[in-house]
Amino acid sequence: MKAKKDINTEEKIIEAAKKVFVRHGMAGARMQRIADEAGINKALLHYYFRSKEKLFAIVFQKVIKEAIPQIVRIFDTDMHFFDKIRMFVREYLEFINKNPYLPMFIIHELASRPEHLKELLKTVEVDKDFIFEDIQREVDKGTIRPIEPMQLMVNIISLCIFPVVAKPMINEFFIHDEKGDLYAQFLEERKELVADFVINSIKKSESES
Amino acid sequence: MKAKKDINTEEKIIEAAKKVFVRHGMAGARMQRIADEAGINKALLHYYFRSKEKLFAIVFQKVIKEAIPQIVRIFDTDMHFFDKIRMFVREYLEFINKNPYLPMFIIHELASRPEHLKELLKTVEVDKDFIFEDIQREVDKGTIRPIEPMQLMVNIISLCIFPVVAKPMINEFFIHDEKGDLYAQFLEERKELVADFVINSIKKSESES
DNA sequence: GTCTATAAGGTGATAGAC
DNA sequence: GTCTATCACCTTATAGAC
Repeated sequence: MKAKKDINTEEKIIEAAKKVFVRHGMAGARMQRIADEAGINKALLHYYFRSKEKLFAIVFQKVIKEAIPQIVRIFDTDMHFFDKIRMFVREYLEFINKNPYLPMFIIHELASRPEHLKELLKTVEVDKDFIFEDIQREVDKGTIRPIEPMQLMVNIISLCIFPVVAKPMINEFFIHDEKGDLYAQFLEERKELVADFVINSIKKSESES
Repeated sequence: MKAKKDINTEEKIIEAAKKVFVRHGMAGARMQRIADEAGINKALLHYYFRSKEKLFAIVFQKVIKEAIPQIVRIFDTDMHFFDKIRMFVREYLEFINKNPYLPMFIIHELASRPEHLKELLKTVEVDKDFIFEDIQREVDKGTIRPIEPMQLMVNIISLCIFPVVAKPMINEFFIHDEKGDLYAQFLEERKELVADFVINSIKKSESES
C-alpha cells in the first residue's frame, strides 16, 4: 500500500512540476507553486527529489521525450510523399497546439545553460536519418524540386511551431484580439494552409521535367 | 559635466541591462550581474532606476522598438514584389542573426505576464497595414496565388526567426555540431533559400492564368 | 510518507558616508 | 553621483514530530 501511494505522489509531483516548469521556466518556477499544484507540502518535494535542480532534470528529460514525438514515424509509411507532409503538419500542429509552451520552454532552457543541459539530452535518441533519406529519395526521383532535406524539414517545423509559440507576440502586434478566438481560427486555417504552402513550393511546375 | 557623466552612466546601465535581461529573462536576470556588466555598483542601479521592474520596463520597450524594425518599409518601395521578399528575408535574417536571443526574449516575457506587459506595448505603433495591402494588391492583380496576407506574412517571419531562435534545439538534435560553424553555414544558405521557398510557393505555374 | 517549523543563503532595495 | 554596509524579504532546503 505504501508503494502504491508512493508512486502516485511521485507522479503527481512530476506532473505538477512539469506544468510549472514549462510555463515559467527553471528561473521563474517556485517550489511552493509546484507543491500547491500537486496538492502536497513543499517539504515533500525535497523528500522525493532532493533539490529543485534534480526535479528539473527529470522533468526536462521527460518533456524532451514527448516533444520529439513519434509523429516523425509518419515519414516511415508508404503514403504518397505529399500526403505524408499533409498528415505531419496536421498532427504536429495538433500536438503543438495542445502544448503551446513546450517548444519555447525547451529552447529557452537550452539557450540559458547549454553546457549543463546537453548532458541530459545524451539519453534521448532522435530517429531522424530515415526522414532525411525519405526526402532525398523524392529529390532523386525527381518528384520534387531539389532541396536539402534538412532545410525542408526545418522549414516545415518552423511553419508549424513558430506561429503557435509566438502567439502573444503576433496577436499583440497584428491582431489585437482580446479573447483569442481569432487566433485560434487563424491557427485552425494553418492545418491545411501550411501543407499547401510547402507542397506548392517543392512541387515541380509542368514545364519542369 | 555632471549631466554628461549622468547620461553616460544611464546609457551604460541600460545597455548592460538589455544584455542581461535579453539573455536570461526577467526572472533569471540578477541586478548584481547587470551592475558588473555596466562596471558600476549595484546601489547605483537603484539610484537611476528605482527598481528592477522599472529598469526592465525601460529595456523591454527599447527592445520592442528595435525588434519591430524599419525593415518592413521595404514593402513600401516600388520594387518587384518578389524582390521585396528577397530583400526582406536577407535583411531580416541579418538582423535576427545579430540578435538571436531577442525574439525569444520578447515571446517569453510576453507569455509570462501578458496582462502586465501589454501596457508597455501601447506606446509602440506597428505600421503593418500597408504591407497587408501590398500583398493583397498582388493577389488581386493575379501576380501570386490567392493567400491571406496575414498568413503569408507569418509564414515568411516564421521561416526567418524560428531557425535562428531554435538553434540550440535543432543543433543538438539534428546536427551535433560542437563549434557551431555548420549551423552558421546552414543559416547563411537560408538567406537565399527562404526567399526562393516562399516565391516558389506563391508563384503561379504556367497553366494558371 | 507527510506535515510544521526553521535554518541558510541569496536577492532586491535602502541608509548613509564621501 | 558613487560607493560600502546593511536590511528585509523571499526561496530553497533541512530538522524533527507524527
